[in-house]
This record gives sequence, structure tokens and C-alpha cells, in this order.
Amino acid sequence: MSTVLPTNRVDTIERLKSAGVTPTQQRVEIAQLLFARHQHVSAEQVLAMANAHSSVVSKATVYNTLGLFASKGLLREVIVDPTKVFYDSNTSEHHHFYNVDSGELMDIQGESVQLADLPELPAGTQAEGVDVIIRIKQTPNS
Amino acid sequence: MSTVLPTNRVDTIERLKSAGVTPTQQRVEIAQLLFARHQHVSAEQVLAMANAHSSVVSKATVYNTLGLFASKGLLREVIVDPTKVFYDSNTSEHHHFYNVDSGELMDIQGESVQLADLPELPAGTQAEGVDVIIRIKQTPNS
DNA sequence: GAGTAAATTAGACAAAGTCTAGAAATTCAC
DNA sequence: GTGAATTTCTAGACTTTGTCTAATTTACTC
Repeated sequence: MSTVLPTNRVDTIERLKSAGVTPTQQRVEIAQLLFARHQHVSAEQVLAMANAHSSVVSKATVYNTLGLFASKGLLREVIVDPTKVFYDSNTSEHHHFYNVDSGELMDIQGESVQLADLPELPAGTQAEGVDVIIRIKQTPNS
Repeated sequence: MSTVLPTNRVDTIERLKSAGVTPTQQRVEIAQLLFARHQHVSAEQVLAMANAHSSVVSKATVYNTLGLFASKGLLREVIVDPTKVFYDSNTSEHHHFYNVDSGELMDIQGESVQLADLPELPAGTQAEGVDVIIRIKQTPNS
């Protein structure tokens, strides 16, 4: 169930190739950051992480790369915050808690949420995916 | 189940008052447009609809009003498009199809989607709502 | 109707993301 | 290797959605 987490550059490059992505220096850099562990990050965060020490990737490349990775199934886009897109490095099927107070996004573990079954889709369409988001908020301490 | 659809100004004003919203001219104008039928609209669309003939509402007021209506439960925010927020004038509990090709948002009728039950929430939080979005795409005609 | 609070407004501003045109890598043929 | 073609990367201009500010207008209370 859980996605394999490569730890070294060689594994990362192999994973990119398997997904049909040419492993350029910038892409490997970003992939290393993202695939190190399951996390939810915005483009801005990736840009900051990648360039923390020295400048290695441009803004345009971060956006291009995240979009490319998502289209190849290496990342999952999560749309819950009206101001920015989150990218989830856990691509296995799962759903999310979204804390509307803190803006924090969390995976819902395991199979604890299941849809009975899909409703009939509009004619001429097919399902691409199902997102379940449980919006939560801080319980006001009485 | 279905939300009552007021047809005249008096009903609209009454509905705003019941929700604790002072019925100003601009708010009634926007409410009339939105509550006429179940629909999914963006702020930009509301602005265009309201000012189609003569200028009656400013951009800032449209944003303020939609936010206010949503906070009072008169509208439901739907976050599926990374570029803009949709407001749904159907506030009864239901879920959505989102056509990623056309950007179209559709209600899923009735109780055809049900969650078994909610997973355990993170400590100190409570559920605010559950969004289920089935992303669909055009079936490529073979 | 005067005073106060709430609502509206134009337009400046902010932030996420896209686009463009050129520079740098990479690939391939020879 | 050398040069041509292709892909990728880049800085920075640009677009779009949405927010903020400061001033004006409206509405409500006495």
C-alpha cells in the first residue's frame, strides 16, 4: 500500500525513468526532496526547500516539474486551499483531513473511509478519481 | 431536502433576515440572482451577472457578500478548481462531480454517495464538513 | 434630522501561477 | 569531436483571483 521511499539518487533517477520522465538535475533534486517521505507541500515550499542553501531551481521549473510529476502519477494534487495547490508525495489511494483553522493537511490512514459505490456518471464521462476531504476545525475549549 | 427557492424580493429579504444578514440593496440583488435556482457560480460570474445591465455592485462587495453568505450558511463554498472558488446555492447535503476537461461542476443527486462513517478525528478537532468530489473526464471516443 | 455604526466603493495591492524568449544542456548524425 | 535539432531551464514580465485601505454612502437610533 505505502509508496516506496527511495533514499538515494540512483533510486530516484530510476523511479523517474520508470515514470517516463527524463531525469534532469533539477527534477532529481526536487524528486529527492519530495520522495524522501510522505508530505504535503506547495510549489512555494518546494522552491524554498530546493534553494535553501544555493540556488538550484527556478520558479518556472518548480511549477513545470510539479505539474509533470502529477501528470505522470508521481505526485497527487490536492485542492483544498483556495489560495494554493498542495502536492502529496503519497500516491496510494487515501483521503484527507483539512484543518481550516491551521491550513494543515493530513492523510487519513488506511481504509477508514470508504464510499459505498460510485453513482452513475454523466453520459460520455469516466471517473478520473475521487477526493474525500473532511474539513475539521479546532474544538473551542469550553 | 431541496432548498426553498424564493422568487420575489420580499421572500429573499426575509431569508436574509432569518440568516442574520442585514438586507441591503446589493445583498438582495445578489441573493435574488443566486437563490433563483441551484447553481454553481464564481465571484467573477456574480459580478458580471449583477452588473449586466447597469452597475449595481462593486467587486469588493461581491467578494464580501459571497463570503458573508457562506459564513451564514446561505451558500456553500466548493473548492475544486485551483484558480477560483465556486459558490453553490444548494446548501443541502450533497456531493459533486467535477469535469476536469470542461471545468464544469455538477451536483450528485440524492443519497447515492454515502460515507460508511467518519474516521477518528485528530485530538482537539471537530468535523466541520465532508466534501466528496468525483473528478470525471470526457471519455475519449474510440 | 443629528449622530453613529455598518456597508459600499474605487482602485491600489498581494500572491499564485503562466507565459515568453533566450540560454544552456542533451542527443544524435556524421 | 562538430554541428544541428530538441529538450529543458531560466529571469522576469504578465495575468488572474482575491484582499486591503481610506473615503463616501447608507441605514438605524434617539
